[in-house]
Amino acid sequence: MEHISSPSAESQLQSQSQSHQNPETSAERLTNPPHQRLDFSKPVVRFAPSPTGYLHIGGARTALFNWLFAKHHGGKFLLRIEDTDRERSTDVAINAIFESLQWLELKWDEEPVFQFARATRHAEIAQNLVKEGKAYYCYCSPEELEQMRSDAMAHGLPPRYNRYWRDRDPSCAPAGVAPVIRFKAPLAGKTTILDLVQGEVELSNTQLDDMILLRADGTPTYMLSVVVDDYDMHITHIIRGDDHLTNAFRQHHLYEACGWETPRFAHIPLIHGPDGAKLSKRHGALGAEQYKEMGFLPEAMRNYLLRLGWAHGNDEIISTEQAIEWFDLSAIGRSPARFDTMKLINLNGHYIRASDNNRLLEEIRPRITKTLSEAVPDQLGGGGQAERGLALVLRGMDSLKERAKTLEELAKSAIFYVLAPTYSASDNIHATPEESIKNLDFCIQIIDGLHDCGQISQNSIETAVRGFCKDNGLKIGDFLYPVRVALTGKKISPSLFEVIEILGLKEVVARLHNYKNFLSCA
RNA sequence: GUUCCCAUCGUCUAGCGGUUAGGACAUCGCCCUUUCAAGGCGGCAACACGGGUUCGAUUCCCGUUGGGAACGCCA
Repeated sequence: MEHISSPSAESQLQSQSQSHQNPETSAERLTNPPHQRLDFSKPVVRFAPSPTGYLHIGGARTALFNWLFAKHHGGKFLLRIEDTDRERSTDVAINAIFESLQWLELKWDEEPVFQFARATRHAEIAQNLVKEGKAYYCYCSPEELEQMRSDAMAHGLPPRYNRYWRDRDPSCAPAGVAPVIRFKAPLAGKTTILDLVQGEVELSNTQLDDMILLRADGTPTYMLSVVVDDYDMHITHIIRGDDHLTNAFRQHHLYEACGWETPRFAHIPLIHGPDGAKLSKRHGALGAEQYKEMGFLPEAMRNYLLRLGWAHGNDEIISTEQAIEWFDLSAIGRSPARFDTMKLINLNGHYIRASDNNRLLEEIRPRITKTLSEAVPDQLGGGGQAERGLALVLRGMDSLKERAKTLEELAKSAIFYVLAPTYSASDNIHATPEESIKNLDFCIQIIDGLHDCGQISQNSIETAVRGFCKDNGLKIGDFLYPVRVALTGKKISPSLFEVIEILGLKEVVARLHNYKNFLSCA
């Protein structure tokens, strides 16, 4: 077939690609020499997002799978920014991708490749293909193409270019029209791809059209750029979203036309929203950095994403080390999975509980200092207050982290150690103000008693309170209810005995009085 | 419209011809308990449908239905 190059064409092309590596082209930045054969035992994979928006959850999983695959096999994980769409690519998006990957702790090897910087290299390949008769100039206007597509649809055919210029003499070209370069896709036969996830997938070549390689303005399209870059980067395994499956057939023919070995493909199923439809903003399809903001831990995110479409028996909690050891493409399912926030939250709670207290403190420090500065914006020496409070948070962390599902929750639940609570009338729902005030007075008495004895441990506080309640026939829960609100400003908190010990008797008594005053005025 | 892919509890999944169809999240109940969590115990809950193949199909094949994806001078 015409599109399959002869060995001589192959070596010719490769020597050309070598000779074109002058300092002007970014191909030079890829120091790898042209290669004859791919070494699949030493995988080189890449994550290749287009910087047109944040890194969404599906992209994050693709990156994770690539990373795990590389780590498992001791290969390389490269990053390539596919910024050939100059209209939509932004620096903001590029930074978002970097930051998200860094947050997820998916470190890439080598310098990231920026695809657009390699445009001249891509264009050269397209020109070579024309010279070799494997590609051709097409002068059709967008309007004509649109017409062709609707015509094809009307005849029950796939909407495609009708190859008008494929075998036409270039001398027929209309004047003043800048042509595109189109690839001569095979007209008959079928192509089979052995996908590492999807298995053997067969597609009739009649389904393929003559894709555009080079735009009228001379810039390369995605289809050309990926193939050339993957070749130049020595990519052995292309692990990407299922939506690229049909592209694999097109790209395979391009590889063959160039005389290059086709890498292995692994197309992983897409992630869907809770309703089964494509994940969209409507479902809260957020960027990875937004999950960071909400207070998810990267290891929780990795664990969750890993289990979406991949399983290792009944294992649910899987450390990254374990994931690297176990990960294999063959265990990836072929059906799309729905994104389940509840499971992510549950996993996050697990990883928070398992986290080191000092680490958690650092994670919530910015959230707490922000809240503090908002509450007391012009307070001098606020830094001191923050540090003292943070020290208390650390002491209470064991109990705090047991209750938090996210870092945001953790920070909110810890804030009372740093900042005296403000009260609202709705907090006092279970008792009349009089009853609450009575209890607060009792509590102050108990604390005073403890203070006199110098006994302020959690245990001694508990003993004293329990004794008091027993002697007075009070239910401890009822008794403590207003105390909890007084001390924490919340109806939910860690054990009050612990809170009292950590807060210190002086601060406790002050807060009890504050709340008493508040109730009296109400 | 054409092509490709998919189909086990509500969700993520285990299963790879013979299982009381397992686990996790969610949910419900009980225990623990100063609140809330965490933890423990238990409950509810699935092989989409129809044909084959087979002694035997959740498992293999075909079809139906239902989802999804692709079909750009986007990537």
